[in-house]
Amino acid sequence: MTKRSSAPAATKAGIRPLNPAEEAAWRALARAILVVPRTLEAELIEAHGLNLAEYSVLMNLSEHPDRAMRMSELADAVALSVSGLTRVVERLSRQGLVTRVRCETDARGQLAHLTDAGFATLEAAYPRHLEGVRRHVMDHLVDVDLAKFADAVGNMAAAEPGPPARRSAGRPPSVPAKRAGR
Amino acid sequence: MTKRSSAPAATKAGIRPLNPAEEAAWRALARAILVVPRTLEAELIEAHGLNLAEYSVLMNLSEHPDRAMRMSELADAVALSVSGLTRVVERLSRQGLVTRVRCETDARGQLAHLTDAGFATLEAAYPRHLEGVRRHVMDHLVDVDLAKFADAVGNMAAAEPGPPARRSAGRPPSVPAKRAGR
DNA sequence: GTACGCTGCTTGCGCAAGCAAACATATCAA
DNA sequence: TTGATATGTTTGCTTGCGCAAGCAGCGTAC
Repeated sequence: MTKRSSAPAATKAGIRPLNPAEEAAWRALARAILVVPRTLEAELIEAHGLNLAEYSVLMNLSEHPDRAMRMSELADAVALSVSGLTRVVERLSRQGLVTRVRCETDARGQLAHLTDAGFATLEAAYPRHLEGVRRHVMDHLVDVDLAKFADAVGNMAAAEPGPPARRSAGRPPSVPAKRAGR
Repeated sequence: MTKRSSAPAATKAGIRPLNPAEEAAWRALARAILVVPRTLEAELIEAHGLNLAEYSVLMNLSEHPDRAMRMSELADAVALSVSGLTRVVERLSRQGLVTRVRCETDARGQLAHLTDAGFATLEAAYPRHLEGVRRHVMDHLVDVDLAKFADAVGNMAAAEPGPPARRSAGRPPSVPAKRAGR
């Protein structure tokens, strides 16, 4: 999503246009960025009624001690706005997959806690999702140096604030970043 | 978005879990898929009031003969549902960036046509967007074999139907796939 | 301890986008 | 022709999510 075949010349500001190899890479990535998550999400919804955000929440919770996380921490982990996460957790808790408990050490905070039912749902959804990830993503990376790929792609994601859930790195300088509760 | 650190064992269906390198690659990609488009879109909106879909429409039109495309063709190109595209084009046409003309050879069809104003807007938006693509994406791919990358990532996108704008390849067998227009 | 500001979460609202139904035109069969 | 069916686009409705405002609890200064 970058170039018009007319006007191939360099831009006023002197930013060098993409060369053909770069352009091919970018166009491929741009398309994958649209298609891959939709495909995986469609599979997830069809099989288990979970969208990617919901699956992601369950997965993140399952990986944390006590299967619980603070809302804001979780929002960050799944790259959702805090308000967005509130609603996701609300949906999940209506289905009994997650419960919310007040944080003992900071009554403002909420812990989202994965229930046994939630864990079971995740376990049920996992194989199919894994299969989708393999088929739609990993299987195409056979000729690629995975370490370099992960590094490169990881840096894209890490780079910028990129709304909404602003990176917790790059916080306003000198904020101690304490965290009371677990 | 794939694994729980508990339950590392193979799944019932026998799908092999991701090994650490694969997992790192997938997690990096999963995050980039969320973050990169948001970052680029935020820049685009801030600078020119265009979201990615709108920019994409303008760009695709600019690359086609007569700067015009059929609605459904365009929907496919920008990976939007047909109804979604209708509204994007409607927004753009309210801004005078695009006009709609009935297709001469098939009165059911509509041609979205990029206006001079639309082209000018695209030209204005291009440098900044290009710069964003370089900074957020290409600059991180320096150590990567671009050809392999493009190939791999391109196949991800090409692989599956993946709603909504179902791939025009893989159409129900034996439909002639004729196209009257333009 | 009370007042003030800050933080964490939720709520109200708006927007973008998908699905399905409606609509318009085309095409084909009889 | 006239109907029956297929195709291209739009419209109605719903959903997910972000922003900004609201609210409750915390921390600090006095």
